[in-house]
Amino acid sequence: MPPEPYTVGRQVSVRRPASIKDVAAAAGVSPTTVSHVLSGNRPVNEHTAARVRSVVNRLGYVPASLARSLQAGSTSVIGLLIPDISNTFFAELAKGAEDAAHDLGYGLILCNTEFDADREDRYLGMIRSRFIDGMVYASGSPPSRRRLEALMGKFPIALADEEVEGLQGALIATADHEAGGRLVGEHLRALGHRRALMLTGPRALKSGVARAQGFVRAFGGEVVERVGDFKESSGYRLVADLLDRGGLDCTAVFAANDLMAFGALTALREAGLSVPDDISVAGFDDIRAASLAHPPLTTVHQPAYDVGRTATAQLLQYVTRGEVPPASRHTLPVELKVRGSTAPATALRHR
Amino acid sequence: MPPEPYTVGRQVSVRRPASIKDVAAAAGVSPTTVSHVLSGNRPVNEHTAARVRSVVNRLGYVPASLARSLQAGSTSVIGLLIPDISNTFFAELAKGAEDAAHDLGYGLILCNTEFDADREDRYLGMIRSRFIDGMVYASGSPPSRRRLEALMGKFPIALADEEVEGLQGALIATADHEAGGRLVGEHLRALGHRRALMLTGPRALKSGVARAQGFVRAFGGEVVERVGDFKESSGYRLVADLLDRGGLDCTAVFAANDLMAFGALTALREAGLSVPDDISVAGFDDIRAASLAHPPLTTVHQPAYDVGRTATAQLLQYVTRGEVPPASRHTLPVELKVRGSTAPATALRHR
DNA sequence: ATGGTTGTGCAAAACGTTTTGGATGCCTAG
DNA sequence: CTAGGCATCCAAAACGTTTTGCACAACCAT
Repeated sequence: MPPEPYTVGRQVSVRRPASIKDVAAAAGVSPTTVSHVLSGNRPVNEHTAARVRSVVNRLGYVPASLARSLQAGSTSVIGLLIPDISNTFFAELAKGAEDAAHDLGYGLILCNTEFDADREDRYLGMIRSRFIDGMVYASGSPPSRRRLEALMGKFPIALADEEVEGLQGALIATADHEAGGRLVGEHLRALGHRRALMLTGPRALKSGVARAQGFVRAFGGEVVERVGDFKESSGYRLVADLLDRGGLDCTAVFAANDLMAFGALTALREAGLSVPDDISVAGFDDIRAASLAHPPLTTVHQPAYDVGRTATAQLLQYVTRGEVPPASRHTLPVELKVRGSTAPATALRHR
Repeated sequence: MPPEPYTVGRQVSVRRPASIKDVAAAAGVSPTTVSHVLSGNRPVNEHTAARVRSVVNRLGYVPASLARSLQAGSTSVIGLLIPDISNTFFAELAKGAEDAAHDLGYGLILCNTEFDADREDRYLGMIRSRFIDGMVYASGSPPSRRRLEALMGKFPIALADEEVEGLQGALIATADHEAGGRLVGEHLRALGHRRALMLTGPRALKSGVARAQGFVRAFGGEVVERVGDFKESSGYRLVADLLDRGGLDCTAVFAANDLMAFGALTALREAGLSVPDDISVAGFDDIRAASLAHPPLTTVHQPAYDVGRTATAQLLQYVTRGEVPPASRHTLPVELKVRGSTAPATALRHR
């Protein structure tokens, strides 16, 4: 078994990495013994073991994890599927997921989908081909729901942050979106607001729906709803459109996430309105920029890190035992952060 | 070969996934033929092929990527090692890396280290055990430099954003830190500033050093340097300490990254100083919060996405050919974003 | 008839581990 | 002397693919 030359840049230099057979041959033992020495799975004569270890060091032998995984039937890697890692909410969630995975010696494959269904499908394929032992699924694109459905129950999947509508029997970790909406509703109501504009996310995403429901119920007053897509641009567009058409007859805006709230802020500022003097604005998520914005944004703090960590830890609890997790729900508490963007309602000006 | 029962939650239900042998047996052909049908690697009689494909569908057969990788000698997965995914700079970088990897059909393992050397070592182990085909290394902890050194040249590694000091022969993609520092220096000088405080990062990180060098050279005036650690808290502490001791006799502060600039802003505000009226502040990175802060932060925009994307694309160019990349450097342009936190120098007040 | 080509499919090796059922020799208790 | 126990180690199977050399038949041109 002559070592094969590898190529570096253009020139040949590195050799085939040592295998367990090479170690066995050099130490004058069988591969079995080498394996036992390294794993401690069975006792080996200390003198022999020392010899093996010395050869291992000399050859720089590192077991090929691929072969190990093949034999073991699992890879100790899971996937994290999210729409956009540059969104700080998902970045925090990813951090929690990574921490939980690391704690149990698992690797985490980042599946950033940009809401692209094809991309999502390709990543879901990793679980079918058993390259990953499980998947933490954080609100992917609505169209690929059916694919997901086919997988759940057959493969270890946990839903984080977002419970996909119509999907049951799943392990779910999510923030208490409904309570968050309620907190904002109560807050604005207490400030004397009676007419509000609600910027929601896509109908298919239940988290946004829950936020809206909680808000409407607690607010009590009149609420105009406009459907956005959770992006800053849509918050801007929706508010700007209403302003153009003179249809913004309210004293408060509640955006279903901070990004849209920022868009709304920009549109309002451009229209010469002052926040919070003329109109109050509240968001949801408490991303880092929220407290640094001008004015600082009143928003609902979501435990993004905990959501990611909980979903992952729960999932792994079953994955490590080779089981598919049963249905269960973990609702994490949220917190209202009152900042400068909300104030008592002023007289309503028709415009 | 009786299918083994798997466990779901507590109850038994899912069966062992179909293998290529199962398909072969059910279709009355050899595994070889099934492989050829699926890969198109060799021609197969269309009638036979159709039969095989039908069995594949009926059994829901999906090739085990582990076995495939073992045979192929590569996994089509690379690692991305960064200190903190919740830092928007690295999140953007990660997005670029993920995009580049996805384009070539590669998966990306997120290695979030929190600057923890042990954690970093564990992740570097993935490359030794050949579970990943390469690694994009974005400024890990200085202490593990030596480990890295041992790996470079033997394994495909690309340095992103940060060129680790003393490490050569590497593939490097980085923003033009020196030029960024220069831009800030010129800007502040043009505004009439002559005495500045420079908040640097750890000495071991060359990017920070380059920023400082560029700044000092272009600024020309008197510069006091204080060493921080790129965290918001250190920016706060360094400035607060100077204020306490009455030693902040300058009209401008240049922080080597935005986070420290924010810390500085907070300290200055708490001391009753107005930015930019009393003192100007500039940062580096242009993270999202920079433009939303109050006042909006003058800073150097770093092409984080491009850095991640370039490093990854370059690395993969060699990885796909089974080669270790040669030394090369890709310097990406930066841009000065002048915002509200810098203004013409006012008379220096000793305090 | 002969030799060559083409089409089709299979057997076996290889990738690098871990696991399991012995085999071997030695010691000790009966 | 023998049966059992213990300490060591190994051979072989298994994990699930892809690759390669070959066999076999049918066809064509000479």
